[in-house]
Amino acid sequence: MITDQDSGQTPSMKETPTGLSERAQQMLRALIDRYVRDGQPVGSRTLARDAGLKLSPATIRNVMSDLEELGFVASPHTSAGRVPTVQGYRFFVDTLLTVQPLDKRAVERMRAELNLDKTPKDLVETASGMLSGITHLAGVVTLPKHGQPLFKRVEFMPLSEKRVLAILVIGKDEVQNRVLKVDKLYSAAELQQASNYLNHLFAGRDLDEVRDILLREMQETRSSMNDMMLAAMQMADQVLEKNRSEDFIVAGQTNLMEFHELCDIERLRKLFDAFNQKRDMLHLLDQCVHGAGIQIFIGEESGYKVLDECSMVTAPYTVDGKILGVLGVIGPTRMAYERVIPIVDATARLLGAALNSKE
Amino acid sequence: MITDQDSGQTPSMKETPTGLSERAQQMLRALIDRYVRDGQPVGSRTLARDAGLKLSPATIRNVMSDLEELGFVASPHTSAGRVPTVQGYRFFVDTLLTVQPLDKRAVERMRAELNLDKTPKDLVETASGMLSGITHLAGVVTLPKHGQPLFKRVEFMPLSEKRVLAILVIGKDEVQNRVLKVDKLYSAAELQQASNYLNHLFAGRDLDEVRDILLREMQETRSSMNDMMLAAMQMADQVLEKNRSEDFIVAGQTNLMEFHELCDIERLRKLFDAFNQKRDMLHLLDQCVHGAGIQIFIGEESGYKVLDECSMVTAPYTVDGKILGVLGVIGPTRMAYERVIPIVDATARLLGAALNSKE
DNA sequence: GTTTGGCACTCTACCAGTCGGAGTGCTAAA
DNA sequence: TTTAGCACTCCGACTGGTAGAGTGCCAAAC
Repeated sequence: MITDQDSGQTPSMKETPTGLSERAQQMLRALIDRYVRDGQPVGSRTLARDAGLKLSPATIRNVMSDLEELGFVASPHTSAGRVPTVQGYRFFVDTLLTVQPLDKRAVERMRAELNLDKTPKDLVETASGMLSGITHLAGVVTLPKHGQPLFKRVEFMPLSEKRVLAILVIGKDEVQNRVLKVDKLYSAAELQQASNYLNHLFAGRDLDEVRDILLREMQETRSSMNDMMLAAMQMADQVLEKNRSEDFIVAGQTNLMEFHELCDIERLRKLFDAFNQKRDMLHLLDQCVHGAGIQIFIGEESGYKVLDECSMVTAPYTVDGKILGVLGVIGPTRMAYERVIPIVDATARLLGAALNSKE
Repeated sequence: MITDQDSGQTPSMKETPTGLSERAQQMLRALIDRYVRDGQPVGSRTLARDAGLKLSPATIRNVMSDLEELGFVASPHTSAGRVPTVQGYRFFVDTLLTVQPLDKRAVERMRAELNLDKTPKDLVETASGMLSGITHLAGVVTLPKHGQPLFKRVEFMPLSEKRVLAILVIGKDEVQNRVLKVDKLYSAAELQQASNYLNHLFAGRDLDEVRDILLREMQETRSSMNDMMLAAMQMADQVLEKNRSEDFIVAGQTNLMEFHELCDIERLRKLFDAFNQKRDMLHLLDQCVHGAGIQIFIGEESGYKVLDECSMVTAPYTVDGKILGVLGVIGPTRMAYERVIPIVDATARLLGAALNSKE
């Protein structure tokens, strides 16, 4: 994809399939590079120095004019340099980008950190922290979502006089427990009987189903097992609830305060509030699950005003080929995409692997 | 404590025990009132209108000069009005303040919200949200701290081929569980035997002790129960860890962005980072536990530079007379103390009550 | 036909100067 | 003891001027 020095041929106007001369492309690339580095509009003189090609500022100006015509760059005012537009970034990301491979040792360090013995939630938090730490942007990771949960078994364990511990095992290895206060004193045998009954009835069934059956049963018969059944149902409810309302973890929000383009307090507050309320964010992250592979929203593309000056780079993470969640970073549109993308990609892979080894 | 209109007596220089004439006190109160409302330095003319007493601006100026001498107010520059100093607020809070009783219905609404069926963690989050919502400041609530945890019992439950669910019950009703992958296939009887052994050995002991014994035992004997014992120990570790590293919940951080005295991005970032790192904050909150009752740190009093322009109002919350944690709000020094204090107080009481009913 | 140097133009950021408003401190009179 | 008056100070807003950066266009050069 890199075109170097047009070795000898007539240089210009060599239209590529994209309808943009290679030279123009290289300039756009150089401009974005530069702008990402220091956030100032880039002038023709600077670009003449920066871009590999040996051209005078005047020539650069002509090309820039074309790029502006096409909507890839814009100037904030008459005598400022040019700044990439959303379309400019988009074109850059889609066709100009050459992602930098990650440093092997860095990847190893990440893997190591994720391989310490941790619960899924800890893993997600670590991943989020890593993303924000490495990119100096905000990292987000959704909690892993399980498929339709299956009832596996339930056990009741006497604790003290009128307290019973209920344990509900769902799917492969998710466990819920809760302490019940009961009115009468149950013997171990009674409790055993209760759990046997429920296990027999429900083993392997879908949790939704279990819930419905329990509900019906309880209304019809007023068996002495009501306490237990009620507890089982409440726990099922809780699991379902937890499974439905996914959640995500943010890290490094404050990194975003470093970027002067976001430094307006108003905007910043709205952004932070969006992180806290989670609803819109979740919706957005949800979209990223479906569009398999790395997804990039630039500026207004996300459709949420709070993210107007922001971009988001995400990748789904998987275990056994099943997508369990999404992770990514959020930062100003002016971010080093070619650096961020491989990081997000790698983190997704590593998180998937780490979760897998825990299964 | 309110002194009104000096009914007829010679008005001035009536020294109160505090060494400040009542008139001066009233002025300080009026000044703080006003300054809290709109954040601008208060001039003599404004104060003449505001404070109940019928005095000309010139007189006010004289008194203000005294107050400045005493260090209760200061002027940012020659021709600005006066602003309360930390000492000014301190005096105000300690001796001038008349807290406003809370609206009964509001309290009822709060109680209702806390009385929905919730886990302790949910309660803490709700409380934090309520604090920030009502005061428009940041709310903080530490998670309830339990005493030294006692081993109660452990059970192992076969899940599938080489997976065992370990359940550890601590204290009255805290439960930890974890899925172990084991190398060999254990029969239900074997598992039973293992748990019997551990229960027999440890029931009622202090978790620290349990941990130590297990560690020693495992090094000496290489029994076939190693898997189980290892798991038990890890779980004990986890509980201890969780108990040690207390935690707190923040809500409404973004409220702080509204105050222009904090609007400097640098300062704000440091503040938010402090919330996220938690360490310093926890330390500070810890101090508040000991000083029973409502605690107020104004400005630099906290000893942490990040909180220089901030005040913190806290109250411990208790169940059965035992202090389980602290809650409070953090805001600019310029906050409506007389409004905030009763809110913090009430919330602490309500949270304690709510937690109690869950026991 | 492309590239380049030159030139006029425009916009910003920065500086200095000015002016009105707000508030103070002091003094002398009530 | 309180008050009115006055001189003084400081800030913030506005103004005009200037230097720097960058553009667009045109005509000459390659």
